[in-house]
Amino acid sequence: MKNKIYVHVADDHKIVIDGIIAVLNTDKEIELNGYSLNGKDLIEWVDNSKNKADVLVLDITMPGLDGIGVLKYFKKNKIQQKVIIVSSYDDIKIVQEMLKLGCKGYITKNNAGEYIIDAIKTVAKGEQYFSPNIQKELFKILSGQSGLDGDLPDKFLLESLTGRELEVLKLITRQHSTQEIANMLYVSVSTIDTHRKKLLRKLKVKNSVGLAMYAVRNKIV
Amino acid sequence: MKNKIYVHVADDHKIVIDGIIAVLNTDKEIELNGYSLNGKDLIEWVDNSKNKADVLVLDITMPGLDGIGVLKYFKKNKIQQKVIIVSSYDDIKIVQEMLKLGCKGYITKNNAGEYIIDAIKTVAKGEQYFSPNIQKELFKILSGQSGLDGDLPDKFLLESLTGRELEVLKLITRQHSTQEIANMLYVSVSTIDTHRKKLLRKLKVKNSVGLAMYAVRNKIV
DNA sequence: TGGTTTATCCCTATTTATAGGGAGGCTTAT
DNA sequence: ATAAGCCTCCCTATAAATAGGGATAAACCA
Repeated sequence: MKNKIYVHVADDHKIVIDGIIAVLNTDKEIELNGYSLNGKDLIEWVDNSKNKADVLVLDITMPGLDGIGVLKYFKKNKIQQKVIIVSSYDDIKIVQEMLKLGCKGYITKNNAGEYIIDAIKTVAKGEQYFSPNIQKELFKILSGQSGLDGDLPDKFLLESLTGRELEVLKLITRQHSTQEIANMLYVSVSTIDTHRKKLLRKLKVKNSVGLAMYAVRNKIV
Repeated sequence: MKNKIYVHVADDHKIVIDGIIAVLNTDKEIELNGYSLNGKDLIEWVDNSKNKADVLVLDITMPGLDGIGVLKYFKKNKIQQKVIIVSSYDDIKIVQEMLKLGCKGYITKNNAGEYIIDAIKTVAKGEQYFSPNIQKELFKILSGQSGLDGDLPDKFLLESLTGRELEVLKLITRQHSTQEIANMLYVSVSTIDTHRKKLLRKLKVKNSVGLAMYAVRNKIV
């Protein structure tokens, strides 16, 4: 008799959790070990030593602390948890970001029901899992390159923005002017102006609207 | 023996539909009569005379034709269908808008599982149904405790944009300057300036970045 | 160690965007 | 017919963004 695989689910919509529970109940090997409705509750649950899950299934978008925040928390506190992201985003760049943050599997919501059991079992064995539509995208990028075990090649990552540039970009998307940003960061207007210029060049966009569009498409905001 | 209540569900996330199905299967009186993944499919299903549902359960946010569009279509074509909205919005003003569009019930996603069966049975009898948290808000209004003075969320501001404004907004998000847009539309810069000013006021944003963010969030682009 | 990146700041200059106002012609609905 | 909404255009101003250039100190990496 195989051991059970204990699973904990986090999503802010109870009905989604209901759906996942319904699917997981069809498999005897998998045992649901509770659920959380937001990232904060999930972390509290994980931090409680008497709770234990082999695999965490979690949504990216949740009020308060979201999936990204949870993964960052795990990374920062060196908590080893196998995490599968279930998200409505099918953007490969987001998958990349999640992988960098240490998630072990990624499936899209539109076909979560079909693949979630496979995903859980695969990840529980220590391997990575991606739903077929995501795999297809990954293979496109990785064509000819090494398998799925390592990190993604640097050349395919977004052109890297410096920490300060990212900070300024975020403030721009929040509709702050250069003057305001300078005040917020306690530097001169010239400095923010320079950051803005470098952002425009690096991201190859025409104006601040282009910066905002880039940020939103790449889920920087 | 009571007659069965036939139900059709529409939501762009299959996992949500799975959840609803799981809940509905626990009741013998209710029979699921198919589901749709978007508004367009739903309308096609409804228009097909051999299909029949007593109650439609649908999400507000769906790609392409959303729940609002479906209700408008029903109203315009004088199609009598009992519709229950399942939404993540718990804003009373949205409920109000949906009621005006002719929906018969409204429940929030976070507790849809608990109340959906009640909702379906109530609506099938020709009555209205609201989940308790919504009822509470409705009561507040009826008793004059809460004004409807706040602002409607983004989605509903959209209704108030004119065709020309929407056109200009799209061009702004494509990083065009006022001068360029004027050339494209064969009008003077002053005109586009006016449109831009009205957009800033109507959407209550600070600058063009705000316009772009609004457009992206509301899937105008 | 030397080379690179990052973050900071300044200069000059032009173009664009924002903010307020008014106003005429046109269609649509009451 | 009157009102309301929409699209168009203009005026005056100021604020902000864009586009070059260069420069320095600190941190980081090989």
